[in-house]
Amino acid sequence: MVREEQDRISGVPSGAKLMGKLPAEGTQARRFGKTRSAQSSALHEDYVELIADLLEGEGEARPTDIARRLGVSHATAIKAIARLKRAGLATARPYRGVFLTQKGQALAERVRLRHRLVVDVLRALGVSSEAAEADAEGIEHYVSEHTLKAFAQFLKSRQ
Amino acid sequence: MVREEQDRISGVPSGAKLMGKLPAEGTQARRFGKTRSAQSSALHEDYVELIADLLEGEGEARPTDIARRLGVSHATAIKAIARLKRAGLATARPYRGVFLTQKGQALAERVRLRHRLVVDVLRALGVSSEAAEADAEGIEHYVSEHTLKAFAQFLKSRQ
DNA sequence: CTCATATTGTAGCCAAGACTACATTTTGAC
DNA sequence: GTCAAAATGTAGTCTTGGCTACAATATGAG
Repeated sequence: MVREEQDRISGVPSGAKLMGKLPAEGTQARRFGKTRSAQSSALHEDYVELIADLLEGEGEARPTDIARRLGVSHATAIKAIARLKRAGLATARPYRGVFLTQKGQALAERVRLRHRLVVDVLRALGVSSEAAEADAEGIEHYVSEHTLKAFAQFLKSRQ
Repeated sequence: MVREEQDRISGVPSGAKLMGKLPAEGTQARRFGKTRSAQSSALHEDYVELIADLLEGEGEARPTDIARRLGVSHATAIKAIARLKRAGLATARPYRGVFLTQKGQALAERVRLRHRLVVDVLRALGVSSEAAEADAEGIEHYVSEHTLKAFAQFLKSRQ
């Protein structure tokens, strides 16, 4: 399921390995493939974003808090944190909380920016704050750089 | 992973089973939970949409074509089709192609409408057609009814 | 009609992400 | 300083969604 570590927001083009095997055809397959690969990073992004939030707000990010905030069992959170560590995004020592590596911090920053942008655009389109926040959580992982730029432009254009 | 069959577009409120177990807290957990559950339907939606396309365009939807269009091995496609059948969205007899049930057709219709709406909004925001199509493929699965309405409204408002 | 080829189906493997159940630390009240 | 409770960690299980490899069935060229 994880054939590509990062995508889109992380700046890595990727999408090549998967498509290399199955030439598929034209554009559609490539498009779907990209969509799929984005899903693997989506979880990482959510966790990294939340950890950054917790570190900033509470000063520490504990597995239990992470689990509660994500609506997931603590065991699940801990496993996810292990994956984050494997991906070089976080560090964690037993009973000592989770921290972000530089790479993790950079990702968190990009994710946060993107999240804000998506929410702002949704709101500008007339979506309520609550729905905007909720939907952005899912949408943001699939917004390409190109679209992100268009969003920024759009927001700027309307004062 | 599949605790809820459908969501959002299908009109089923849901989101209750997951959240029932873990009271979690306030809104964020619920939000993330909803995002997660949407992912299970995303694949179903993609397949159903594609099958509808093939049936309409080619008159039949064969597993190999489906696999090629999705950039996936035929075995994977066949397994997915089995899940579709289990979910009551499709029917398929060996060597006889795939068809949609009424439920599947209804889903396909909703998905198609939503897809078009998302693409149109992206384009209206200045995203190129190609990027709009590509990003919509991922985004569309996370757009709530509410946001969908706002999108329609927005498009109508600008003539 | 036969047989090679293409399509379809099956089986078995893997990692991710989720869970429950149980074990181990830490921490805080006393 | 002890010890119960909370937090953490570990183990084992499940489904999804992916793959490869192999088996079975259709199809079409000859």
